Amino acid sequence: MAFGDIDSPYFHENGFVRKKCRVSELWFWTRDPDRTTSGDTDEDEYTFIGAPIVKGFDQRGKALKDAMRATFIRFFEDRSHTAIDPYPIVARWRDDIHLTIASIADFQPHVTSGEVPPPANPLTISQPCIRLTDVAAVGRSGRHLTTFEMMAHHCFNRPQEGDIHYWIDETIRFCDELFTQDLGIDPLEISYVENPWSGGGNAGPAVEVIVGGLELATLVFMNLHEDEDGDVEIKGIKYSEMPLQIIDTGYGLERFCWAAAGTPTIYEAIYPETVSWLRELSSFDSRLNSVGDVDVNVLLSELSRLAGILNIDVGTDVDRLYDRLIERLSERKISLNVDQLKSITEPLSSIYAIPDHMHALCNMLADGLVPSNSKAGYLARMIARRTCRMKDDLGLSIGLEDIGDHHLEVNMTGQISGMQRENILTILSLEEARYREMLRAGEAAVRTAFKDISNDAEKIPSQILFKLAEERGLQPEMVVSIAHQSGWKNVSVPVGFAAEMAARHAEQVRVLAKTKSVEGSSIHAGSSPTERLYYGDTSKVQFDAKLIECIPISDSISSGSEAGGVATHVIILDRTLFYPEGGGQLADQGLIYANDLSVKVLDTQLSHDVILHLTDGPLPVGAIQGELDWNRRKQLMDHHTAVHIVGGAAREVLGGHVWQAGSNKGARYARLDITHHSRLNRNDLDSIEDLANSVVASSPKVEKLVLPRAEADARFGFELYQGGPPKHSEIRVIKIGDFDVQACGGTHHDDAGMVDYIRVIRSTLVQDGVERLHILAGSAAREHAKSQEDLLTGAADVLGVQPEDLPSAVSRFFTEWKNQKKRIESLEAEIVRLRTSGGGNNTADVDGVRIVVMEVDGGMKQMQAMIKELTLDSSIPTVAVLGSRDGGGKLLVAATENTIAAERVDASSLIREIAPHISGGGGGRPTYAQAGGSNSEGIEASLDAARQLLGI
RNA sequence: GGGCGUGUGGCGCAGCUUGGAAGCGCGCUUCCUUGGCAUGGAAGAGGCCCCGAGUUCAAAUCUCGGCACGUCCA
Repeated sequence: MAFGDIDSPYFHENGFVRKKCRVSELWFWTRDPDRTTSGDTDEDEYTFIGAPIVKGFDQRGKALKDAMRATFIRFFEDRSHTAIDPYPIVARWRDDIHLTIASIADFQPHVTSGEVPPPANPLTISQPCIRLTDVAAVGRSGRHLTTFEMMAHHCFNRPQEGDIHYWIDETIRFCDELFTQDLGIDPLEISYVENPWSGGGNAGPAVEVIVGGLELATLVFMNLHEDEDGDVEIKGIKYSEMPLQIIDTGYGLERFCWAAAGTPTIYEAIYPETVSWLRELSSFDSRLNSVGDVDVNVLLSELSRLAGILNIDVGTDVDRLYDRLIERLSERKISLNVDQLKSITEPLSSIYAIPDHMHALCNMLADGLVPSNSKAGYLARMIARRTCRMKDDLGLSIGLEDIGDHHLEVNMTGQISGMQRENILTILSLEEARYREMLRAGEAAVRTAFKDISNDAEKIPSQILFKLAEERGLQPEMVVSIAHQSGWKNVSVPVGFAAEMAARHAEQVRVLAKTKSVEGSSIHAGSSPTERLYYGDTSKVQFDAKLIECIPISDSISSGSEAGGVATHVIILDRTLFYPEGGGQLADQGLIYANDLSVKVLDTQLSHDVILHLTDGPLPVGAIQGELDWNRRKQLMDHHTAVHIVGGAAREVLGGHVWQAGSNKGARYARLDITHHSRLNRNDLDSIEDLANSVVASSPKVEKLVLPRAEADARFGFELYQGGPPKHSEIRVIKIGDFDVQACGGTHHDDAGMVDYIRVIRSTLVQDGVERLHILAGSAAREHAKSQEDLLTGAADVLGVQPEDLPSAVSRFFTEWKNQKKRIESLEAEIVRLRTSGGGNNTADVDGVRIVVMEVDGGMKQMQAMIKELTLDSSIPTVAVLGSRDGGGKLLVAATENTIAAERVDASSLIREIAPHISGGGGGRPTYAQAGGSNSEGIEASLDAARQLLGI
């Protein structure tokens, strides 16, 4: 039997035949001897539209999903599977994906690698998932969703240990029984398509279960992993059997609902209330009637049947697709032209996609995701903006918040708390406001970008479209619609632009991948793991240990940000009290003694369970004594414990959407990044700070537990993983009274009261949706208070006021300074007026042109104000030459524009003639030129030269 | 984490390519027109051109660093 072939006794017992699909050439098992296609090809249309193939479900929408889910879970519970609760939709236990994309993702990487036992075995689950890869097809294809529930049963077998629950035959048996007995599916309609799966270093046989043209389930049997010495070869890569073999199934809840409802599209089956609500709000049905004599439901069904088997993808040639649809429709006696068809499908696809997008968005927000311009938050923002845009296209006057409100009411009843609801609606209205602002700013950007384009132009240069899309987030269609409203009536997107944009983007990704730097290699000691003493008695300062190895440092080791100097040696001990940099906590420093020798520990780092002490000198192998820099360690613990307390306080003050997005605990200060949708003001910070300090004052015990991962999850939930996903099967949990629980590997006080005092200095926005709290605790907080005091008294002394009067004094001084500056400018202009009005030796008249040559005081700014007075009045044609001794000498020449004065002289060449006298150079326009030099004594000579050249 | 972009009177923006007089629209003040208002007309006030270095005779403009904001990608 070749790899991927499936032969189950069950098939033979039940009269299946194995056939080869004439279209896809894949092997499949069926009870129908006449079948020639596998069921999942371009030629297999959906057979269940209008004729439900899953029997016994009269509900629609949420009720249908609930009933279907319950049926599935009960089926497997009855067959000795344990039902487990779904995981969050934001995959916080993983750092390789943002969102949960499949039920198996719940168990990666630690369960699937074999490190951690599964929560139950075998188990069944219905896991909400979000996949944004096909987001463009949602609403158009009739079947694509961004958010769906993957119902599944999973089984983890260890054949080498004789621990096997079941494998392929049993899995197929379950599936077929579920389909034919509990769901009432016609046995002749089911086909099992052999389609082996490989990827990510694993492979195994798999079957797709197709019913009525729709893929309802995928059953994957993962039993191989990549192995150079393996005995199985697939596509040129060698594999061998894994110790842990996993059954990974996926049953699409929404697809079952669709097959049970037989509605034109999947959206009517699962979001019927929202679809009809939006149809009404957008007057869709009256729009339909204007198209002509078309039966709505027949048209929708036909569209769905056709769209379902056409691949609508990003970059698909939409026009060709429409032509093909029209052709197929006319075969079925529905005749429409492209515009008529578009006028139906465009709004309809929005009506379908909105509830799907809103479901994804509400799920993300309910799970505490805050929209942002990067990371997972960006995905939420993208969905929110798509929804806003579709809402606008439909011409709906309601807000995103209203759609969200409706959605929570109809599709998520009883799933969220009142506070969550409030938070979600707040975020939705904030996101819509932000979207409006982007559009408003976009309008100005479009007008500016188009200013050199004539109003009757038809093509928009690609460069402009790229620029607007990349800098302003304006999609080409949006640019066109803004341009149409702003006076460029005929412009359109150039043909093939989408492809050009995709190519450009692919190129950027390629360049990016190329320039990614290679990780620097760390010292790889062959030593055994260092025993860690720092998790024991936290008041300990000294310890005895054995020095195992001392290595001189030749190449660079990246040192921590607070490392106390340049290290020359790495010392490895059998046990240590020195905490290595990790989990945002910086490294311990101190001394190591051996007899009368001692070296400074400048930094401590962890490398594969071995702790490296970076020192400023060597020590011999043998017994040593270590001593921590206790002030530093105490401060690090103050900060670390404080960060946990502030995190808990922020969650309590701001809401459950607050998650730690990163942290840093040094000796001088600590930072805590938290997710939040709005900027924090001083009042917010004060509330957090006050709560944190009241926790410190109550002096709760800090419990340090070490638990198996599954137990930790079960006891404390995913809120444990504020600091990111831990990488071990055993988890260290820090519990501060009943106030805060977190998985954490850092050093903490035994009593939170030891922190003494916490100060939240300020917050900065580190990325949209993430606020960075700057925190000081213990003596660092007191030092800070002192230095702030010094700053204030220092500044107050300068102005001669009390510190509390500083703000008003400063603003008074600033206002006065501005007023004085203005007054000086006008006085200087007045002086120039006075000196030039009465004739005198500064001015002369040469053939109707006033010539002014004079030395003045002040810098170039002031001189410009003066020369303005002289040359801006076109009723007195004037040529003016001003010189100042300021800053090495400055010269300014101007002639009144558009008068005979301007014709008489070229300011630029004149200034070049006279500038050498001050050892300088300059230039400018024919009517206005400036120069500067380095010899202010030459001003007199420069001005004399000017007089000579001007003939006075 | 990375790319690109932006920061200019109260608000919205141009100017930056190619360094050489700080601009526009709305708003504001005063005056004129009117019985009053809307409107129309005239005059005027209001700028640390985000901050800090550098290049230059000269920086809103060029370079580097910081801060703030936007957008896209992972």
